[in-house]
Amino acid sequence: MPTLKFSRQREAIKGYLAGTKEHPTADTVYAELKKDYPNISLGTVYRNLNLLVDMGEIIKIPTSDGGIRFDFDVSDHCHLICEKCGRVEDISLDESIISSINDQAQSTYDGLVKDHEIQFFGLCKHCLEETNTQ
Amino acid sequence: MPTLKFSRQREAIKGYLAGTKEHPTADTVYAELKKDYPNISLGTVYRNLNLLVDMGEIIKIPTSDGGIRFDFDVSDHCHLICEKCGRVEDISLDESIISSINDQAQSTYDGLVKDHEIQFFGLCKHCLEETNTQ
DNA sequence: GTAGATGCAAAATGTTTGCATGGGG
DNA sequence: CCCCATGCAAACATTTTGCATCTAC
Repeated sequence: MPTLKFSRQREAIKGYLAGTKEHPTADTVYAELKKDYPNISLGTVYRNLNLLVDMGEIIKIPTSDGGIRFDFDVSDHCHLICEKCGRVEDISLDESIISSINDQAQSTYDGLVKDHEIQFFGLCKHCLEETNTQ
Repeated sequence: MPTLKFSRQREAIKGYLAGTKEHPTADTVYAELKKDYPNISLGTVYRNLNLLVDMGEIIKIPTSDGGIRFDFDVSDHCHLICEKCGRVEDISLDESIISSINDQAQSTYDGLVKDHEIQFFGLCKHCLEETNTQ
């Protein structure tokens, strides 16, 4: 594999992802970076996002509508997708459950279980309050 | 909403999904049905798959590569995605874990947790054996 | 100077939609 | 007969890719 060279754009992408809790799509990253780097291209954003995923510096979150969102937080955590507004929020689970879940799965599966990902569906705080007051 | 009318194609789609454990993509469904119904169109497959999802007769499985697969089994179960061949297989978990996981998530979340979905990553039986013998 | 990174645009994917036609009720 | 479902193709949205240029090293 080729040696990685410094890139102002890649740093900016990492910086933006590190500073937001929004779990943005590639297009959102592009729109945000365009403010500071008017010449940046969508292709560059995609190329760098995929690079960062391959290097394990960020993770992909596939949503049920087929879209993909990106997250700078690579620690073991889950996401809730708001069924109303589509927002993606972080959720943490008890360590004991998370660590036993792979073993549980492995015990009935004849292949190899390496890892897992848990996604929740429901309403974010904002949409829940809106529902309650209507 | 309009009344649903019988459709030979929709029945065939349901029939195919009911008879396979392959968790096919829309395109695979199309290719399979084309054998029996050479005139069927991709648009019809997509329209009916979406219809069936909306009616709750089948479920969508979003995979990490951004693709979507369909499953006739709407019961509460999980999937393992093989990192090597992309195959999607069923995995069952202990009832007690599944039922407590929403409560666990809800206890630290300020919105509303309704449902969840667990995906595992690893190797299917076939790819595991291939790895071991190499 | 060389190889990787970029911007741009074209191409490749995957999915939806408009419309005239066909078929179930 | 009416209206939904279909086939077909065009439209769309999203992601990847080819290529000339630029830039880190």
